[in-house]
Amino acid sequence: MAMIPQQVRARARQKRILDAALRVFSRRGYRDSSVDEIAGESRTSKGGVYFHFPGKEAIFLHLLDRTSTRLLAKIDSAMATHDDPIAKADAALLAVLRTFAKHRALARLFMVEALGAGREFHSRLAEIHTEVAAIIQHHLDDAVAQGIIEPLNTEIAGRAWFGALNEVITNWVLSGSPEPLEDTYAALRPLLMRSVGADGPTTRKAVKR
Amino acid sequence: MAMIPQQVRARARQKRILDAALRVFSRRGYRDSSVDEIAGESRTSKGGVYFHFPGKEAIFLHLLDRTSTRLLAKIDSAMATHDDPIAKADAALLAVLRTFAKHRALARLFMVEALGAGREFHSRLAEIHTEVAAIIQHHLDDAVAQGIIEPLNTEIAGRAWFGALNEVITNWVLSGSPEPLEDTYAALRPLLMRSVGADGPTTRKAVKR
DNA sequence: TAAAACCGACTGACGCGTCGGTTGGTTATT
DNA sequence: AATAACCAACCGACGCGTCAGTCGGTTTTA
Repeated sequence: MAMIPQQVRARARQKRILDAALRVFSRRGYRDSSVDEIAGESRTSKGGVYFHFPGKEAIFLHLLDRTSTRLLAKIDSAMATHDDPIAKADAALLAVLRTFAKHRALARLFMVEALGAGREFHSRLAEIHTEVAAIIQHHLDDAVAQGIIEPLNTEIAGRAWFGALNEVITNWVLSGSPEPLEDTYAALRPLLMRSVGADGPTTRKAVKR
Repeated sequence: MAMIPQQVRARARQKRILDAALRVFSRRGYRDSSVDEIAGESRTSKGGVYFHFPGKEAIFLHLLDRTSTRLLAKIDSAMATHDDPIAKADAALLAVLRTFAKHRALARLFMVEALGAGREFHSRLAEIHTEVAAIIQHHLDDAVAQGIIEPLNTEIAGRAWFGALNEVITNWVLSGSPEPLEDTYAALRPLLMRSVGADGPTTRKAVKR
């Protein structure tokens, strides 16, 4: 079923608004962003924005979901190219670092602004954190099942991995170091691997850029 | 030199305001807290609050510093009772978990609201994060120097440790699980230890090599 | 020409910080 | 000792800027 042109146009306008909102949110923070500014930045009007979205909050939530969906997809596809659980973890780690390194505004939205947007978003954010941690946990469980690593509390391990990554990225968002973000990979990888008792070789194969 | 009664009273009032502010901030979030509500909660008036503090922002910053100072002191004293770096780390980890477990409002302020309060606080918060991470790093460096663990990138390791802890605590703040928070200790300890190559037994006994 | 898309002036609520005024204890004066 | 002068501490009404959201009207598209 083909989309009628109107819808195409409307969809494009929606995207313009979302993209503009991302820029505004990530430079002003959620609370200090005004709908007027988003309207201006997307070369529309306040009324136009309110035609497409019920309000500021919905725009932010939409953006948050779009971002997390895309990130999860990217992680998925990065892992799909490997079989070995360790290689999968490796690929996912690198994919996350690279994605955020390339989209700092996204990183800021995801790691910083989402917390600052207010109580209403905390549960959604907690869900997302849990979701990502659960993915890690799931793969750790696989690795345990395959006998690659010893049994351990994979729930906490998943959370801890996520937290470690989160902190490194957040610090980069706030302070800009290290630049590039990917430089943390070399230190992070052995740390994470060892933490679950997977003593892979310290030097994995060369990282391509 | 004795303080004159008025000053004693004033000091007490200041503390009342700070304590009230902590409660209000931690249940409403920084942005949604009004100075009026803080005044009400501290059984003073808006004018009274503004007599003691230049503004809402200053109150929050004051609270943040008070909290971080106290936490660092607690960590310090917990570590001071041990010599062995591993035991020190152990004590510090437990001290942090216990402190936050006992003061959820404080944890919320520190981990959630501070990030969410706005751009103005990010640099201060980044400083605090870096400070804590640096302490961990410092002790890891010691452990390396003493030959207890192999050399590694201790800066990233410190950050990662902090991040792991941060995530687990933040999740507890937002979702309330696990209850009690200290339950994470058993899983977190071996994870962190292994991550830096300290092959501590799950149940502690002195291991020198 | 009907409906969808879009516009921007307007409104109402909200909250920070201000400011004129009050109070109760302390110090100076007689 | 009485009283006047003083002042830190405290109070709360209000001014004023700021926005999220609304609404009546206009343009574009089918």
